[in-house]
Amino acid sequence: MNCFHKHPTRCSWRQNAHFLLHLKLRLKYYSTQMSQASILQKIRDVKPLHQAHAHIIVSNLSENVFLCNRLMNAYASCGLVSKAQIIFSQIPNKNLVSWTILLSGLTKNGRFFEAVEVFYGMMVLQIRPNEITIASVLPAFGKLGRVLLGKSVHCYWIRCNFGDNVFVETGLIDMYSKFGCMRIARNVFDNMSVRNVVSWNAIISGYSDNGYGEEALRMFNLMKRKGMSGDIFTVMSLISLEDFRVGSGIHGLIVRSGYENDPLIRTALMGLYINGNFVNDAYRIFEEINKKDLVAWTSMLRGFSRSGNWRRTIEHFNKMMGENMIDYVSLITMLSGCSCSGALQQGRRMHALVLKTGFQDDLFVGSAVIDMYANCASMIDAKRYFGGMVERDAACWNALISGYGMIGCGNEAIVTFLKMKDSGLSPDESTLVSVLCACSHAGLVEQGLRIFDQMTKVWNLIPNLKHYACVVDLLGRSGRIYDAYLLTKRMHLKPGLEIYSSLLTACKIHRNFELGDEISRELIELKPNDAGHYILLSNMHALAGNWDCARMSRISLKSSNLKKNPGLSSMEINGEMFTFMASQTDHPHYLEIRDFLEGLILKIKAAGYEPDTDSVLLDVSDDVKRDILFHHSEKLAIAFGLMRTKPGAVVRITKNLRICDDCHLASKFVSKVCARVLVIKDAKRFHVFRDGVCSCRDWW
DNA sequence: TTAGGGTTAG
Repeated sequence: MNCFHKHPTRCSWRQNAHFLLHLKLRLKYYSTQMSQASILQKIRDVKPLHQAHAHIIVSNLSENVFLCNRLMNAYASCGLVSKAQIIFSQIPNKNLVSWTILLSGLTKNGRFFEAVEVFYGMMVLQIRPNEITIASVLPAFGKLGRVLLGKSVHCYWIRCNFGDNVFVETGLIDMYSKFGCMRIARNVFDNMSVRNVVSWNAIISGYSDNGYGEEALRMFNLMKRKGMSGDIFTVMSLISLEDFRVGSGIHGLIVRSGYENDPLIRTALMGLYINGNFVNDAYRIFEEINKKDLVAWTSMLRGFSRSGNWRRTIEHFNKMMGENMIDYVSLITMLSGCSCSGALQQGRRMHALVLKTGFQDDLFVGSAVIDMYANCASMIDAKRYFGGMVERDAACWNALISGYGMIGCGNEAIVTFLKMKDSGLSPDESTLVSVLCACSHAGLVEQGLRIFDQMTKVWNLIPNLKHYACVVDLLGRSGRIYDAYLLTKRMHLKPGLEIYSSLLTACKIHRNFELGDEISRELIELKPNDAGHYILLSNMHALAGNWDCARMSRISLKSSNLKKNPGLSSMEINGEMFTFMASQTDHPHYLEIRDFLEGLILKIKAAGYEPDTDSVLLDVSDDVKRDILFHHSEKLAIAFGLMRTKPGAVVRITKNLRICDDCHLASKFVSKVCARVLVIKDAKRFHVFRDGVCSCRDWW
């Protein structure tokens, strides 16, 4: 039996035009407030609405609160919430309904900050909200993470003893789910006397969004047993469930639900394939969507960009421009793509497009531009854009701080952090991550510890696992492995992957093989499907000279059928992206790169470079080790960059993994011998090689 | 009252 029902269709323009005709006729014969108001309620299109508004002004009814409320509602429903705000400001005798309509208009149009401001305005004027006001404002608290405000409104609602209200209760479930408080959300759900499909959807998507897949499925099955039909929202919340995909198969559910051809469902499925790195499957679905909207186009853009296919990313973006499918989200997606691949030239074009399209004052776009420049090691541009912004939020500051961190300017990062506090803006969880990372990259241990202490004690910020991972990294890198280890035992959270990874890296740097071995085993137990841990364990044994153990780790990796992420270096030349993989002899430019590289190695050897064969953690002869070293992806990229760019030009390379000791050493010599600046971004930070010295001062 | 694309870290 099909347990899904279709969602209602929206009013068409034709229907609206029909209402307009009736509006005129009715106004002519019954010029009562009631008839105009009831018509306003049905208008869902801009054109007839403007005409109705004009008619109300002409009829001298613009001070009528009842009509104005309806007009505001109609404007807000068409997405013209600014119009509703103007009308609201002009109503002489606003009532609770006026406030509530404004609030719900703002939340429905995603303007949550303003909604909360309006709510505060009501509090100041001592206007007591009713159930509808509360239900309207709850989504804003949820979306903005205003936990205290949300909880106090919940208390107010209980105190007022309004009684059961499915709208408020469902809003509370949604809000607490967004806060990540699933226990409270479930408590509200369990105490409801009446539940509708929205309430069930709220609790299912709450569990699903918070990573409790099994519980989400359990609730879905319970919902079916209770005889409740699901709808498109139910399917949406189940689509992203890993358990569900693995178990019953998502396609079966979609076909049974009858939403197979729904563009929204298809876009959600695209996202699923993109996240699983199946870009071609996502593209197949994308092509099948008849009316592709902005979201579908942008989702596909993310897919191409994420898969590293730069040529298709650019082609797709150009098509979007041709189809007039560009908005601030697509710009952010493209900026983020440039940021990940270090594509500075394309990034500059995006910056120009931001100015051309008029999104330069948008905070989200702004932080994405700053992040792009920061990830292309162009802090001058990042700072200039930041300086020119009319308004800045925490994300903009954080992008700047982490930019300084990545390039190794720890002091600049701390100064920016202090300026952020002086500006009156509260640092958030990400600020602490950014500033701690910056301290870690620059080796500023004491400063980092002081900031962590201050943020947690003075600012009352509850440290999460990421923060602890940063502190463990900070201590571990500086050699205080035992302190880092003690912290993991003392903290109030159970150590996760990030913590153990940081500890393990520290063990590798400082050759603490005993603890390293213990941590590796913890890591493998925690996430057995990650090839990286086996590699680290093997490398650790190799460093200690335990070749048998190293081999055993590699064998267990092989037998588990896990594949290591291959090391890739990429670089942008004249807007085109070139990618190199270690020992890739089938690269179209392999022969010329090899010849150039041989000459380059001879030159740097003459200047004193000695290959660091310890970087090859395999039990092979030194000759083979040298051969492997000379074919690392970074070296291939450096050679290609020197060949293809003008003398004196900066060579910029992005690597997906961390740079190895030997490539780091060789880059220093290359920068001196060839009189070139090399900017290499690895998985964590930048290395700027200039005149034989690296900006990281060999600390990474 | 609930849904598909996006920024800061990793």
